[in-house]
Amino acid sequence: MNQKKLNCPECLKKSNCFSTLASEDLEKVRVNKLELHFRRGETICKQGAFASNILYIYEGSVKTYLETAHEKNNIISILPEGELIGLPSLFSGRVYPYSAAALEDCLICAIEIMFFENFIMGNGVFASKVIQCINNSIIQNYDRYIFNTQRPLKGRLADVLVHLSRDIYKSDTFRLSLSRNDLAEWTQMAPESVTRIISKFKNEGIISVDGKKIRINDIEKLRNISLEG
Amino acid sequence: MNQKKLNCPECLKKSNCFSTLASEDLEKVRVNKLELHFRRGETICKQGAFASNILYIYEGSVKTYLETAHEKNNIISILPEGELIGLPSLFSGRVYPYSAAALEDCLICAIEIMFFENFIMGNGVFASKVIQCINNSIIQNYDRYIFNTQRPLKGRLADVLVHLSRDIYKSDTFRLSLSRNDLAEWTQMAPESVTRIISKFKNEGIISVDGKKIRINDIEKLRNISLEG
DNA sequence: CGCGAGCTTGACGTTGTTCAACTAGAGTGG
DNA sequence: CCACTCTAGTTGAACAACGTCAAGCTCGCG
Repeated sequence: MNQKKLNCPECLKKSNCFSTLASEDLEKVRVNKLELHFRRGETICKQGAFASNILYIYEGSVKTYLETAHEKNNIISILPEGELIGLPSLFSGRVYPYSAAALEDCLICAIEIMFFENFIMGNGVFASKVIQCINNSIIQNYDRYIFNTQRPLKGRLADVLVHLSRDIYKSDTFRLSLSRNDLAEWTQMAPESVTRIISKFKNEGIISVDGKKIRINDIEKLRNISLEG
Repeated sequence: MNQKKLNCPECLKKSNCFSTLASEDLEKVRVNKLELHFRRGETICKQGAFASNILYIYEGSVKTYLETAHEKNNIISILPEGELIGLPSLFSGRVYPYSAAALEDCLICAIEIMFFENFIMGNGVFASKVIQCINNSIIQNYDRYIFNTQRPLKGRLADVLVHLSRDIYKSDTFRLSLSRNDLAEWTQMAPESVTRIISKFKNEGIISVDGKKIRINDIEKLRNISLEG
């Protein structure tokens, strides 16, 4: 498991946090990390389990989600490579507040949370970067919250498609690794509604769908739908 | 304005963050803070404005809310005294991501954000406490998010009443400083729905209402409603 | 005493969920 | 190579929850 093939000081995929660390600090990360492979669909961390690690997405993309008592999950965010999982567990509850699962085969670096915390306390610049990461995610959460409580269904889905294209897959054509049900749990609607709205977008020529492949034809129209309703 | 009547080292209302600071550190806070009075309804900080201060609620309670393009606000949280406003602006966007307004007359200590940030970078334990504060609020946001997207209206309102009684007013009888509209913006429903559900609770004897005074008669029943539906 | 904001109540319309039937495609074993 | 099954996705119809609109009410305040 602990293969240490990845070399942190030379890692080009550094997250916001790590990008400001000096090489000798990154060397400390290197020897203190584990490299883990997850297959598509596998659980990376489990809500309620002891939060023993901060997890860095080296390769692949991940969904984080809340599990509710009512067997209906609630996707918080889709994270691309370079992002960290588990920051909300720092210095607080000893458990993960959400679960995370691999959307594709993933390569994850696991860093012991105690090590991470000591690093924060001993390195003010690093602390500031961690806080910056956390705060960025808070603001994204606010946005999602407003969308999923105040906008009609097609607006939510339009927004999610724009977000996937722009921030996650970084292309107007992509292989969607989320199921209809995932999209429903992300946008807080019934899976049937996802299907209906996607069909509608397709019929109107705004997107093209071929199996799992999606192509955004008219991103401006999608943006308008997400804002106007 | 800058009266410095309040003496930080002896302040008994210390928030989680400040409670672990040594007296000499708190003395630094004392000389670097402003004391501000706000009347009920006044805006304490404005979404989108330069985030020049972290605001500490010495007295009174506050609502923080998101302003959307659709003239319908969105209350994120109700904060009692001892809480901090503006933490999500640390080290990130230079603007406040939300607005805050006084629910009652308030006494607020304003601490320059640069000063606060320097303090974090130079004091690891303080940094850890700030992260703890931020993370606690994230987890509360998750809870509210689930309630306001997955639970039926009466469940949301029941939850909010329990929360007010237990965490904010700390009594089963309290003078509600939130309007029907505030409650609606907090629980993501129409103000008319708030009225209807409160009437229902009143008729069923779960709560008593006398003008602005509310008395929770059966908190267990409220808890059940918030969980079961 | 009269005004106005906030609150209440009822009737109605819409949005979105639920339920059920059906289809397509992927994996399995003979 | 072909049934066989299982899951994910699609589609339609019925229904419920909730928002909207409009009218009337209450109470604090000038």
